[in-house]
Parts: sequence; C-alpha cells; structure tokens
Amino acid sequence: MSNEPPTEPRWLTDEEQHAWQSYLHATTLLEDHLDRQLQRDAGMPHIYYGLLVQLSRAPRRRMRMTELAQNAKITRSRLSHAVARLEKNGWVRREDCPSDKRGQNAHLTDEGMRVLEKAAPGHVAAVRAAIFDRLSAEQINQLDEICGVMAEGLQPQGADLPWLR
Amino acid sequence: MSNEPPTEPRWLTDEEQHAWQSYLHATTLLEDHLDRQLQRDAGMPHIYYGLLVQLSRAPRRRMRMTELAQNAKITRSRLSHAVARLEKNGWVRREDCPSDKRGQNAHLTDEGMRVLEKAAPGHVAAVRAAIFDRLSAEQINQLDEICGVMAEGLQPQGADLPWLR
DNA sequence: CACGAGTTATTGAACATTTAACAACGTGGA
DNA sequence: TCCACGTTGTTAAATGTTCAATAACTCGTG
Repeated sequence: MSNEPPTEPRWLTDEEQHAWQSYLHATTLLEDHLDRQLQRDAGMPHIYYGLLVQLSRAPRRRMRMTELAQNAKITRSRLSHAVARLEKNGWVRREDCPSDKRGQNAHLTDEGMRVLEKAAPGHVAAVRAAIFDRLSAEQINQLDEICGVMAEGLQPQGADLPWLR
Repeated sequence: MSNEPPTEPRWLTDEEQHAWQSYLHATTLLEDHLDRQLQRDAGMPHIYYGLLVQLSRAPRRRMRMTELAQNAKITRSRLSHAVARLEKNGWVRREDCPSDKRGQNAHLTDEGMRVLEKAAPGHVAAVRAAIFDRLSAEQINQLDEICGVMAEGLQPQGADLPWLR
C-alpha cells in the first residue's frame, strides 16, 4: 500500500494559475496600500488600527487579551508586543482582570478613541476607493461568498493557537 | 469654497461591512497558513518562495534585482535583504550585470532549483486545498475578475517605488 | 567632455513578527 | 487538600520589514 504523496501533483490549470496571480497581486497591493495609508495618517499599521477598532466596539472599551487576539486572528505573543507599543503611545492601557489573576484587560483610552475617530474617515475612504466603489453590488456578494468558503477551510488546529490555525 | 474633507464620510453599508470582514478574515488566514506551510516544508516564508518561482521562470534563471522586485511587488530594499538571506542559504547567487555596472542579477542556483522543486507539490496542494478545490469554476472566474478590478485601482505613484504604490 | 539629474542596489537602524520557553494562576479529580 | 494539567500572558532571540540615507553608475544636455 503506497503511503507516499502522489507522484503526480495536480498542478493548477491556466484559469486557476491566472486567478491565483490576480489574487496575490491584488491582496498584496491592497494590504500595502492600507498599511501605508494608516501609517501616514494615523501613525500605525493596519493591524494595530484593527485592534483599536475591536476595543472601541467592546463593552466599556475593554477586552481580555486572548479574546482580542482571537478576534484579530493573531497570536497572543504578537498581541503582547502590539499592545506594548500602543500603550507606549497612550492609546491603550492594561488593567489586571478582577476575576482571573492571570488575565489582563486591554482598555482603549480616551486619547486612543480620539486617534481612532480621527483616522476612521480616511481609512474608510481608502477602503471604498480601493474596493467598494469599484465593485458592483453583485461582485461584493460574490466576494463575501468566496471569502466565506476560503475561511471555512482554514480554521484550525496548531501549536500555540487552538484558534488561529 | 470648501476645501475640507467631507464632513459626512460615507461609511460602509452592512453588506459592505460584512464583505470586508470576510475578506480580512480569509486573506489573513490564508496568508498565515501558506507562510507556515512553506516555513515548515521549505524553510522560507511565502514571499521568498515567490522569488524563487520568479527566478525559475526567467531566462537562464537570472533576473535583474529591480525587475524581480517589480514582479514580486516589493521594494528593492526588501529584496536586497531577502536575496542576502537566500544567498546565505545557497539558493541564489548575485552576479554583476554585464551591461550596467550598477546592476546585479539574481541567479537561482541548482540547489535553489532543487529546493523549489521539492517544495512545489506541497505548496500547490496547500493552495488547492484552501481555494481551488473549494470554489466552483464560476467562483474562480469571479475571484479573478474581482481581483483584477481591485488591482487596477491600486497601481500608483510613491516615494521609493514608482511602481509599488 | 563635464555637469546635473535620475537610476540601481545596498545599508543601518528602528520597528514588527515568529518561535519556543516560561512564570503565574485556575480547575478538576484523587 | 494537593497535585497534575491546562490556560493566560509575557519574554528573549532570531528573523523579516520599513524607512531614510548613500555610493556608484548612466544618460541627456549644454
């Protein structure tokens, strides 16, 4: 009984190749674009901005570190570093969690909220200009659907991250 | 004459919000997945793998640094660092360009080629499993189309990179 | 030819991310 | 209670990326 990987890998068809290139091209360009836009206008990379958004939506603008990491789909380690930086900027503060002495809550400060509110319009405009003002309503639904399917296949299991991968 | 940004930014509709979250979720997960897959199976991140692929397709497996950077959509600086690393691994070598004394050619070595050939099947399988075995032929076309539209809007002008942004 | 402006690639420093290891705490069962 | 095991969050070190500055060269124009 052969237990090796298939001797004939199924390569991508021409359509698949082309779509894959398009995908890599577009996603790379967009991520770069948003990173620079936010770095310029808000002094932080896209992912850090995402953290502030999450916090701003949480009750009392507070969230447990692990929950925040899960929502943002990053490792706890990465979050620790990120929050350390945001704290240095005065945009987030750490607090001990009352119910679990191991835990920490990240808290979006008033200053952090102000920075976020100031950056939001420009960021939305950038996202609009790059995507939603360029796609039809139908394409937006297609994109949503496609991304949903992709994400389904990527959930799970892995070393440090029972969640992320 | 009012020259300020609009006082009422056009926020995203619910559909747009949802699609945007899906997009961020899926692309983050996929990129992470492929990065880990390649780091594990080939000892390099996704983008480095992409550099080897580019070189493998070039005539004589050689390419000018700037051209390679353009194709991979990264800055020349980033490419310099990346090639330095790949060179340390023995997978790429630098050569002076005969026709332009400023120039360098990156050259994929035989060893680099072997590493690439060994890694390719697993990588294709991962991409397949994540995307192309999960989407219909129609969805693949839609994705291609959508990414094309996105990329169009992102070409642009910028600091160091007349190309990338 | 000589000059100035642009191009090519690299570098160092600051910053971000990954990985593995770790301390501190919680939880459930003997 | 006590202990084994899981969870929470952090850390150091290695690695990767960005940003600004720079050396070396090319090219067009006077």
